[in-house]
Amino acid sequence: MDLEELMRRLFELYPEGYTDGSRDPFFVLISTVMSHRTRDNVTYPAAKRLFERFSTPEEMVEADVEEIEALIKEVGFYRVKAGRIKEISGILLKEYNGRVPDEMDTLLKLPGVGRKTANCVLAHAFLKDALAVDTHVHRISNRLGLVETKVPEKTEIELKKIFPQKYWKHINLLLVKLGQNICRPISPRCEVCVLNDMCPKIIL
DNA sequence: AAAACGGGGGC
DNA sequence: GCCCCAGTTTT
Repeated sequence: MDLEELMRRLFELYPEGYTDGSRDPFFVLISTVMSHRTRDNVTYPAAKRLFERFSTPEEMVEADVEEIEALIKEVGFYRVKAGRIKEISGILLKEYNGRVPDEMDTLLKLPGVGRKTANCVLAHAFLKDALAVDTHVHRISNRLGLVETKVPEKTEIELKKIFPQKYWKHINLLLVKLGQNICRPISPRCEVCVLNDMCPKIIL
């Protein structure tokens, strides 16, 4: 598999690069937590609406949790997430001087932040060489025959072995976009996929 | 390893 | 109406 060619085609397809929105670490963190098990076209408008009203940990801890719930009501698990947003904001203020940590081990201590979310923050907010594996990255990597495991953390390790490090931070968003539009979980649109000639699972 | 959390969008 | 979704936490 020519991974340089694979990345070249994805960058050509999605030239805006690795992030659509703000690189403010707090926005990246909160919007990523909001995105859990929720489609991007639902999550993103809700995150923008939330941040028009409250945009800092200080404002978030002062906010009425019911108002946060109302602002993000379309996303799944909105009650749990609203609580976590307040909880995370409080911890950031109390433990980290109001800043979002830029280390994996520290990010993982925040409630609702697992390896995927932490990697997204590291890659998209701090431009570090992190590789976030979500269901899209996992599914597409398997279809392309790049990995075989069903364990996301192993997928992360295997992808880091085969992709040049300079690409790691871009892989998540590029494959998420491909996964939403083309390489969908069900009925993938292989006939319009720029990778179809290098994919063992092509369906025409 | 598997279940629970959950409202909204696509079909 | 039914099925699935940018995961994480708990059992």
